[in-house]
Amino acid sequence: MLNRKKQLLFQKQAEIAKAVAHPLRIAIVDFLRDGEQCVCDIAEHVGSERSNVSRHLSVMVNAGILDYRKQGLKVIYALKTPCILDFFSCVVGVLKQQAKDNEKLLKAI
Amino acid sequence: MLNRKKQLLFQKQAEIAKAVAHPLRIAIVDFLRDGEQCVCDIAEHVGSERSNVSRHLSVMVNAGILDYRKQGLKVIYALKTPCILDFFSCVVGVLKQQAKDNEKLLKAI
DNA sequence: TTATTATATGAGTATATAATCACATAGTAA
DNA sequence: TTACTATGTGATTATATACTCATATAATAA
Repeated sequence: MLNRKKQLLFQKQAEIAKAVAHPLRIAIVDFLRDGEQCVCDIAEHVGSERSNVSRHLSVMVNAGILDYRKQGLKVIYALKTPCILDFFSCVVGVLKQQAKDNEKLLKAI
Repeated sequence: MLNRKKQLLFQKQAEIAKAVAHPLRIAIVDFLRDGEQCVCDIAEHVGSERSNVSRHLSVMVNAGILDYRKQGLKVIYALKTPCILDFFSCVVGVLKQQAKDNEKLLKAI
């Protein structure tokens, strides 16, 4: 059985994973790859309401993935832990594997 | 604005991220790190009902993270894409960063 | 001061997810 | 055949999440 310490670790890890487990949030992370951006520009880029984007941003800040700074009226968000991007390169690998599997399946029919 | 192709990619990536965004599922992935296991042993290890574990396993199979094979009465599950483990090493990095930040905050008080 | 703009948040609704229990299915053995 | 075991799934309930709209806050400019 799992000990308390491990359970707590898995809990924390799940929180961070959840924080990137949404298409809009992934789009935001992908956009911030090239540098920090304000909420208004992020909202325009991902094509969603600012209030909604604001909420998604705060989810990722709470998870420790993003950082922000205020500049006049604007709030500028940036990637805090770029290794998050490595995760997505793995995910792309999973998708490629799925494509291969589908191909095999089609050939077998 | 995002094009359709990117939107679809982010959608797929989110599905895979969601598939690991749960403490129990992370515990399962961590357990399978050392090799394939049947549902009954996984359930015992993570301390949850077999029916519940069975559902979590099928979530990960559907996402393309796990594979399974039948052996008599048992169904044996295994990691299909070990690079998923890299994600967690990044996540541990995020957690360490958070710990550092908290330390700073405490010192500043 | 008022007006404008960027951002954040409360409330409500809709949807998704997780856990449990009961039951179904399938393989094995007597 | 019946009995037993491992796994999967339908139905239910509880909880969490996402989105929208309206409103609040805060910085700036006139």
